[in-house]
Amino acid sequence: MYSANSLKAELNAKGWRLTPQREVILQIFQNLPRGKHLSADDLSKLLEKRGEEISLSTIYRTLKLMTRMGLLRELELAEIHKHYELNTTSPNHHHHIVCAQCNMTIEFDNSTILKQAIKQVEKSHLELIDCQLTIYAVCPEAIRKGFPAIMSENWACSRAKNAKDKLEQDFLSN
Amino acid sequence: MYSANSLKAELNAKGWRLTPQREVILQIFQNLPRGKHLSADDLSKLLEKRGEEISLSTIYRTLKLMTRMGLLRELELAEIHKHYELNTTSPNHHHHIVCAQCNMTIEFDNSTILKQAIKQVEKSHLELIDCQLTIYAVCPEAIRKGFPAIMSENWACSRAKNAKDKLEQDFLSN
DNA sequence: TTAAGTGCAAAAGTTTTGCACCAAG
DNA sequence: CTTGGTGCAAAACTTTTGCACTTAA
Repeated sequence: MYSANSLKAELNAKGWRLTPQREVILQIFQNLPRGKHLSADDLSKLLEKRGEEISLSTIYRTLKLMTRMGLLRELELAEIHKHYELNTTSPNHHHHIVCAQCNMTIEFDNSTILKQAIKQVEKSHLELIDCQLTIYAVCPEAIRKGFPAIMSENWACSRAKNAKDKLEQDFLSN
Repeated sequence: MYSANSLKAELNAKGWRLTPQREVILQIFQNLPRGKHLSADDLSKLLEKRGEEISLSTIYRTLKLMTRMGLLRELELAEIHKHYELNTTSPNHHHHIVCAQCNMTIEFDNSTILKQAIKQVEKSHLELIDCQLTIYAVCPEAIRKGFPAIMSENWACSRAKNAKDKLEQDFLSN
C-alpha cells in the first residue's frame, strides 16, 4: 500500500509533483473493494459524489500516468471501456474471466500465470509491470439461451445484472 | 480455417445470414500474416485499397458479431484502440507482451497458460472461447532513458518504431 | 521562482444508431 | 415474402489538447 509520502517520493524522483488530485485518486483506488474497477467516468462521478470534484482531463491524465508508473492496471474487460484498479502483487494479484455474451466478470487467482509471465519477461530482457490473463468464455445461462445469437444485443444474463447491481450498491452509492 | 460454407452454416444455425461483406472480412483475417492485428479503421482502409469498400458501420457490426461468435479475438494492447485477429487454437494461439512506455508489442507462445485457462473455466462451469495473457513490461531502451518519466508523452523506442514500419511495409501497403 | 499540473472549452476521434433500401434464405 | 443486413448521415461518447491560471518544490 502506497502512502502519500512514498507516492511523493516516486513522483519527485522523476521530476513530477504530488498534487492533491493525485493523492485523492490514488487513495480512492486503495480503498476500492477488491473486484471493483472504475472507468474514468466512474471515478469522476464518485469524486463528485464525495464533493472532491476533479476535472475529467486531470482524471484521464492521472490514470494514464499511474498506469505508466505501474501503480494502476488498465483492464480491458468485454466491450465496456477501460477500467482501472490498483496494481498489486501478491496477495491481491488476480485475473479475470469475462462472458463474451453478457460481460459478466469473475476474478480468479492463479499463481502459475505470474510465474509464466516472469519467465517470458526474463527471456525478452524486459522489466515486468503487470500481467493479466483475460479469459473469454460463455456462461451457462447464455449457452442455454442459445449463444451466440438469438438474444438481443443488450441481453444480459441474471448473473451480470446482479453483479452490476452489486457494484452500485456496494460502492458507488455510498 | 473456416470456409465460406462452414461460416454460413454457423451463421444460419443462429438465424443470421452470410453476406459478401462478412465473407470478405473473415477472409481478410484468415490471410493476415501471423502477428498482425487490424483495428476497425485499418480494416476499412485495407478494404478500400483492395477496392472492396465496406461501410464503417458494417465493419464495426461485423467485428463485434465475430468476436461474440468466437471467430475473432479482440486485443486490447496498450493505449491504442481495439485490434482484432483470428481466434485460433493451436498452433497459432499466442499471447502478448506490451511495453508500458512505448507500446511495442511482442508475441509469445506458452501452452501452460491455455491449460490454466481451461482449468479455471471448468471450475466455473463456463465454455472457453479465448484466453489472452497480456504482460505489461518495460523494454530496456525505455529503462535506459529513465522510465517511467522524463521522456515526452509520445516518445517511442526504436524497436517500437521498427515494428510499426514493419507492419506497414509487410502488409498495409501491398 | 519556475516548470509542472489543473480546469475549461473546444477539438478530435471512435463507435453507435435511426432509417430507407437491399438481398439472403 | 420476410426479416436481417447494409450504407449513409447524424448523434453519442470517450479521450485529447491548447491555453491561461495555479501551485508544488
